[in-house]
Formats: sequence, structure tokens, C-alpha cells
Amino acid sequence: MANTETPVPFSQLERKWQKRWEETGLFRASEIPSSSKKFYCLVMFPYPSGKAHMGHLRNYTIGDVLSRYRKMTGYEVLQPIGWDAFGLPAENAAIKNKVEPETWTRQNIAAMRSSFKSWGIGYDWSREIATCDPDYYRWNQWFFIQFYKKGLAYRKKSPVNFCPGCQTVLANEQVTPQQTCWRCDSQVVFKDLEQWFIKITAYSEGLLQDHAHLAQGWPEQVLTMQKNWIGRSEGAEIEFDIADSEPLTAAAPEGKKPSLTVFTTRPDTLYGATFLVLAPEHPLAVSIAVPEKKAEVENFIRDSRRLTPLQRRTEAAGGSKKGVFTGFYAIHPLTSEKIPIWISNYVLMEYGTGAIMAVPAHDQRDFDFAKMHHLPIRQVIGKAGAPPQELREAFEEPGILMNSGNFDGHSSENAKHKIVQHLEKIEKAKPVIRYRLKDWLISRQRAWGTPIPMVTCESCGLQPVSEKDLPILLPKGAQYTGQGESPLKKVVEFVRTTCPRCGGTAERETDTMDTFVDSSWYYARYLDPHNAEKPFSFEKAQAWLPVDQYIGGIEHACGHLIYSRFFHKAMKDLNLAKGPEPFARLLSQGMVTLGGSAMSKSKGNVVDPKEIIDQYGADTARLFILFAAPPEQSLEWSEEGVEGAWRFLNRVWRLMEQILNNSPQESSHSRDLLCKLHQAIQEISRDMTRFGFNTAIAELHKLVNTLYAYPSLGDATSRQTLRSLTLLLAPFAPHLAEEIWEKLENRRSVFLETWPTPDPQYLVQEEIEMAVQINGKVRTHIKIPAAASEEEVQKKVLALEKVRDWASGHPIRKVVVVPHRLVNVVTGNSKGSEQ
RNA sequence: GGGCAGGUGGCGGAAUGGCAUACGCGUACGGCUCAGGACCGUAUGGUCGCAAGACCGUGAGGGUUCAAGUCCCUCCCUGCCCACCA
Repeated sequence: MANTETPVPFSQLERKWQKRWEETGLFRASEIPSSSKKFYCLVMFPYPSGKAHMGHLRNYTIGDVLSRYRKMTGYEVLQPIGWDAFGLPAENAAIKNKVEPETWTRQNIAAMRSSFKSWGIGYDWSREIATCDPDYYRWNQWFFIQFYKKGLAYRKKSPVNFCPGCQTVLANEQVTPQQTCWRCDSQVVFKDLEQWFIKITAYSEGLLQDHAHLAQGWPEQVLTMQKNWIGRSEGAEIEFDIADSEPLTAAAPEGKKPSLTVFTTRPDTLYGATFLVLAPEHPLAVSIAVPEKKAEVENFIRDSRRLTPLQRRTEAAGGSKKGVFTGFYAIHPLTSEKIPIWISNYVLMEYGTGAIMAVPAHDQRDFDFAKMHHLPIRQVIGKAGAPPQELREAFEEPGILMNSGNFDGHSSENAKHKIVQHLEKIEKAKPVIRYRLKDWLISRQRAWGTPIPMVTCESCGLQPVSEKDLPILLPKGAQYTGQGESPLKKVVEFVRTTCPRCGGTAERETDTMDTFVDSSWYYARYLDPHNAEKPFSFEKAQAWLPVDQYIGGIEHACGHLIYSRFFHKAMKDLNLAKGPEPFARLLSQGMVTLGGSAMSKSKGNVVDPKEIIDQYGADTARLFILFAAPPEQSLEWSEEGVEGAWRFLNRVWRLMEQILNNSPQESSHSRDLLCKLHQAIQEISRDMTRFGFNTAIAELHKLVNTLYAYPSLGDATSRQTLRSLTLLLAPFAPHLAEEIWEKLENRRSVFLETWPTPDPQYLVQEEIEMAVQINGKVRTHIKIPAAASEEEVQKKVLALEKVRDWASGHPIRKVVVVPHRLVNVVTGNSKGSEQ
């Protein structure tokens, strides 16, 4: 043992290996893998905000460990990286620092690229992409045009946040919680603009159904969140005629009675419908008021439309549901009763038909509203056998029908179908399936994004740009002031163009695309990043897809992960991809915290990865991060923990020095050592397939501790063990492992070697220790040959003095033998403890 | 209000229904040292006990079982996501 300890020169050693990996192209992946044993590992690409943070280090380390492990187990591995480079922060920087968004972004990319390289992540850098490259975003435009041609892209009016002070559109994150502008404190208002949507709802059912392919590989939590987000519900649309009223009859289409259609998931409660409610935005809301109510209704609608969604939600929540009676009545389709029509802000225009039948007895929201406005409550569902009593709140469970004409006595489930069937016959209803999922609004009134490739021609109207004119480049020299219209609108050469159809003068669309478009298909571009003809070649994509392991934050469960799944399905329909899903397995990693909360500038609890890397090296940082918590959980940063990881790596290094410097006789304990080694191989290999990196590292610790206790370090067995240890350590601490491997073998990269497999002969033990319980409490232990039969074990245990003492006076009722683990002796009065 | 995840030593965490607290951090003591905050070793859930050992212990309370951190029921707390979706 060397007394004066020189710590391992990590930084020098890490630079050496990073350079060598790059020079030898160790992580360069083939264009088409030569067999089906391929592993495409992808971690969600970063936004180049300027500085790499701990969260990045954690995510990319997790991906790297998996990739390196797979490489050593014989897979062809692809691990690419790129930059989600469009977005608002670059525009903000442009306003603040008078620097072009592109310049700012490129600088950040350069800084982060060099950070990632210093972490030793095994990327195939030849495939690096940035979404702000025209080579990349031209394909966003190309996809948009394909979608437009297929009717998957359309335009409609939709509100945006608008600051009257700055005369500019604000993103949600630029609006303060008090609904004011982040720059000038003006009250933010809504403004309707023509905006582009992608018809993601055309794929609602597929997005839901194909969860079946993901049940094995995705966390259940994410699937549940998506399922709720898509929100499929089965129900019926029911038509209510509007009671005779001259103004409406006059306005209705010829020969048709005016009517209102509502959506319900509870047709079984139809007899309990005592009024109808329209959303304030409902097209009939204004026209349906009787003359004497007109002013009141108009006021109400104006007031509620003025509110922001948040304010409206808060106001309408709980028991304070505001509403106004229109003076009109609808005819109940089964009872022909006249029921009043109201307007209220608790009904949403975006869902269903924007109108509901209110069943106060069986829906709490309707109940609240009925109580407040003194509307009738009629119970039509009850528990089997229970007499109806006055309801103090809505009875929302299914039950047995009452007060429901011919349907009395049916169960809710039955009645749902029977009632809809009956209504279908008289043409008053049809069964429908509704989804909560909404179409994807992709228009952004921003200048640092992909220009939407559409023009408006004076004579031909809206026209898509011709594909041969792609990309539509972002103009240089736009002025960023944070005020007024989008900077692109003020670049005349950009806006003024010609019509692709008639050649006449036309005006270019100046909205850009949501950056989620960029990130919806980047995983496929990595497979053919330099293709100038197509977004990517079908053959190359087909060979590498799906992504075998995708890693990223849970916050993307209902955004990015749904958009990408949609894009994949749409690309499949364009014959660009095959297979139902883009990401076979998903890992949602936890965040990095300090003092219990996420690291953030505003909290001032940020630890810069660079400081840690400079002080301890990348291997130490990686090891700590992987050891401190399982990847799905949040990770509490600890400087002491980092030092622990650093100490461990130094310990491994010294172990190597001792083993290389000594050559004693073979020890008589060598079988023990090999048993420990092969147990470790087995455990670590198992841990790698279930993301148990923390327990895998614990096994490495144990193995190192065992080696330290080994009496003849340097003999053949200890060398062999060190050799395997180095392989097992390699995915976690790749630089150190390479260095040790070089000293041991001096041959080739440790990552070209084969991951060790456990040898069964060292996994069997001749003698094992079993716990001996009396009535479920461990009282002693017994050593027993592993091959002993249950009878033999039982006999030996019952012969133990301790067992006889504890059991004395009571008959032995039962003996449970769990092979290789424990024996439980149950005595006569075993229930409870009998002392 | 709904959905999901979680609650285990002083701390991070471990545990296919089968010996709770592996591994690490911290702490204490010892060794090595001119010295060390380096390194090596030992101990370390609580209470009682010189000890052997006993009893108690996985958010609270019940249940199933020979056996429960783990399964079931009721409840409390924390975090994340969604939120009047008819």
C-alpha cells in the first residue's frame, strides 16, 4: 500500500480518452445497422439556453450509460445529439442585448457542445443537427405543405394574448399571473387572429389505441396522463326542439324547427333534465334571447368573454355559477315538457356542442347552478331498493331508473342504450364518441422560428409555397424591439412575394411554427441528417427505428410525446415511416434538487456542472449522479456524496496499482472471490436492464470492498477479478475504465470488449445460512448444505437447542421451509406473541 | 375537485410476500503519520442491559397470512400533472 496517496489525474486522463474516442470514431454509427441487434438511444435534445445545467448532466449520463452497456453486450448503438434551437429566449436576448437571435443561439450551442464533450458522452457527432438550420427547418415547411394538401392543416380564428401597451402578441410565459404584460405591466387582453392548426384530432383514436404497443415499455403514469388528455368519452348527441317562438322560427332553415343539440355521457338521466345551458360563446346565445331579455343576455356574454380563461375558471368554480335566463324554452324530446334555456359560463364552448342538458339531481355542477337560480331538481336514478329522499348533493353514481316513463327499473348501463335507441328511432339523437384532445395550434407571432410556407394572393387567395421554392429562409436583419407587430412583418423583402399559382403579387405568411413541430420528428432526421432530397430516407429510418430507448422529463407527457406520436403516424401515412410508434421504451427521469427544490436561478440553488467537473472530473460527477437516486426519482445534490464517488474511483485506481505491482502466490480464498465476482456480474447485468444504476454501483462497491479484503492481491484470481471489475465499471466511469483497461491489456478500447457473463459454477454455494423463525420472529440462524432436502432442514432446525427452548411447552403445529431462505416454526398458540 | 407518484436510520437510499435499513454519506473510536480534513480498520435504528439478550421499530389505524415496508380497507401528509370535459 502506497502511503503517500496521489489522487488520480482525472482531468488529464479524461481529455486523453475523449480525444481518442473522437479520433478513432468509436461512437460513429453505421448508416444501416448490420443486424436487428441495434440500440437507438435518444435523450430529448436540449434548448441551447447558454449553459449546460445539472439536469442535462443527469439525463445525458443516463442515456450514455445505457448506450455504452448495450455496446458492450454486442449491440450496434446509435446515440445522437442536436439542438432544439428555435424559441423565444433568443428573441428576448435580441431585444435586450441587440444581438441577432441566430448569433446568440450559435454561441450557446458552441458552449454547450464543449460542455457535453467534457462529460464524455458517446455521441455520434457526425449527425449533429440544429433545428434553426435551413437544412432542417425546410422539412418542417415541407411537412406542413403535405399536411395542408391532405387537409390536416387549416386556418381559423383563435385568441392570442395581446398587450395594448406594446401593441404586441405575448406568449403565455410573457403574461404575469396577474394577467399583465411582463415588460410594461399593461393589462393583457385577448385578440382573435387567423391562426394555423394541425388536425391532430384526426388521429385521436389511433393515439389511444396504440398505447397497447407501449404498455410494456412506457411508464404507466405517462400512458394514464395521455389517456386522460385524449379524453375519449362515449355518449350521445340529443336534439331539443325550441318551443314555438316567432323570431326563431323565422330565422331557422326552411321547413325545419329551430333546435339545440347537446352532448351527454349520461343519456340514462334524460328524464331528469330540467333545463338547458349554453356556453356564452354558443352561436345561438345572442339570438335566442326574448326581446325583453336581450340587453341582459348581451351584457352577460360581453362580461364573460372579457375574462381570461383563468379568471373565468375561478369565477365559475364551486357554487358561484353565474347565469342568465334567455326567456326561451326547449321541448323535452320524451316528455314534451317545456324546460327553460339558460346561458352560463360553466359550460365550455370547446367541448361537446357548447350546450348541455342540465340534470341537477345527478351532476354536481348542474345541482349548484339549480340551487343558485331556483331551478327544479328531479331525481331519476336511485340506489336499488332505497326510497328516494331529498338530495343534499347530486347523486352521480349509476343506479336504477325512476320517474323515467317506460324506462323505470332499468339499470343506468341498460338505460343508456335503450334511451338512445329509442331517440334514434324518432330522429332525436345519435350515439357519438367525443375526445377532449384539441387540434394543435401551431401559429406563433414570433420571428425566430420556422416560417409557415403560405402566401395570400390577391386573386388566388391562400396558397402553399411551391415545394421547389423551399426553404423559405428567415430574413436577416429583422429589428427586435418587443413592440408592435412581429419583426418579420416589417421586413418588406420578406413579406412581398409572388403567387405560386398565378405569379401575381402576394403577401407571405409571417407567423412561424410552434417549436414543438421542430421536435416532433428530429428523431428520424438523425438517421439521415444530411439528406437534401427528403426529410430522411425510408430505408435508413426503417433500419434504425423505432427509438429503442427514449429518455426525458415527465413534463412532456402530454405535449411533445403526443405531437411526436402524431407526427410518426402522419409520416407513416406519407410512406415515410413504418411501424406504429416512434419510441419503444420511455424513461421519465426525475429532476435535480438542492435543499428539496429544483435547481433554478430564481431560487439561487444552482450548482454549475463545470465546477464539479473541474474539481473532481466527469467520471466522479457521473458516478455520483447515478448512485444518489434511481433515475426516475428526484435527486438531491450533495457535495459530500460527490466526494464519496471520487473516493471510490481513487480506491479502484489504487487497487489496480497494487494488483499490477504485486505477484504473490494464489490464495486459498480464490473461490470465495470468484463467487463474489460472479454474483456481482449477475446483479449488475440485471440492474442494467431495469435502470437500477444505483444498486449496480452498490454492487461495484461491494466487489471493491471484497478485493481490498483479499489476502493476496496481485495473484491470478485478483487480476481476473480486476479485469471483470473494469468492464463492469466502464459504462459508469468510462474514462477511468479505459485507462485501467489500457494498463491491464494495452489492446483496444474497453468498449469494444464483451460484457462479462456470470459463470453458473460460481453462483452455487455449497453451504448456506438460513434464518430460523419461531412464530415469525427470527431467533437464530443455521448453516446447512445447499443440497439438503426440506425434511433434512426441518429435522436439523427442530433439533436446535434454541428452537426447543422457545417452543417448550407448546406443540409444534407447522413448519414452513422457504428453500435457501428461512424456516418458520409455528407453535400451538401461535396467534400473537405468546411470551 | 380529479389523476399519478411517493412517505423506510441523523441524511441519500436498498429490499421477486420470506432475516428491514444493502451500498454510500455523516458520526465515534482505533491504526498509520511531524501532522492530516489523506489513507487503512472497527462500530453505528431506538429503549433496557456489564454482557448474553429482550422488547419496540418502514406516515396513522384496521385486515389477510405461518410470515407484510411490500397485498386489501379507512385516513393523514408531501410532490407532480390536469382542472367546470357534461
